[in-house]
Amino acid sequence: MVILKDSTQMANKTSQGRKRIQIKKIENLSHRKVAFSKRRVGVFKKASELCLLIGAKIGIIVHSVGKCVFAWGHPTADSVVDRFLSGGVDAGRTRENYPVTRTLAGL
Amino acid sequence: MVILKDSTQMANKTSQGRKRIQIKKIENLSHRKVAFSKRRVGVFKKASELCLLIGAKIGIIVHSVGKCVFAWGHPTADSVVDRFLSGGVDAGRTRENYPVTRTLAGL
DNA sequence: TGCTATATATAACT
DNA sequence: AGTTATATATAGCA
Repeated sequence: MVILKDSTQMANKTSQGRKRIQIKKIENLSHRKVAFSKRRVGVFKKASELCLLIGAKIGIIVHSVGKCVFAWGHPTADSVVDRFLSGGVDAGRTRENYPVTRTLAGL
Repeated sequence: MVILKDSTQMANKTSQGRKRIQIKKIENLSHRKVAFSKRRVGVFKKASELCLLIGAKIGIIVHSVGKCVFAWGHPTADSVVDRFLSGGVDAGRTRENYPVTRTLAGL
């Protein structure tokens, strides 16, 4: 297939859009924060799709370097990760189908 | 931006490549199996990247409908999911950096 | 946070 | 399992 891009518009652009990056720790803090937010959503979304397409159950624990713990799961974060959180931390419930992210205190 | 696709080549193709799909359970078993395999790898890869880029710790439990349980984690599946598997199932260790998928018996 | 150009993931075929 | 055409995810900016 041949793809032609309008050269007049391409020309005067310092290069917008996504660039390739190395998969190694992002040193710049603010960059890292942004990437974390975006990619966390991305992973959860992918997991969500996997659940719905296959009918599997998934639990994900993202243990950020700070102290926040994001948990996601289907049907609920608990049902899959329950025993994981048996320490006594309130796990909360995520909604069915498109579960929401929960921020858990402590841990 | 303007994108022009060569019509002569586009024409005689019954339509290869990826099609858009609905995010709902795939009824066809074999299709579902292959989608499961591919997407499971995809999710784990995304998670892996998130770990490396941000330096976070992640644990994922994929509870397929059958009886297989796939676990993935960084630094190790255990370190994050340890208590989750406290039931006595051998969790095994995943390798550093690019952890491998482990199939756990039971559960 | 929202936008845009691209890098990636992946559905349909082989 | 490997290929190809596209749908998606997202890096760099505003």
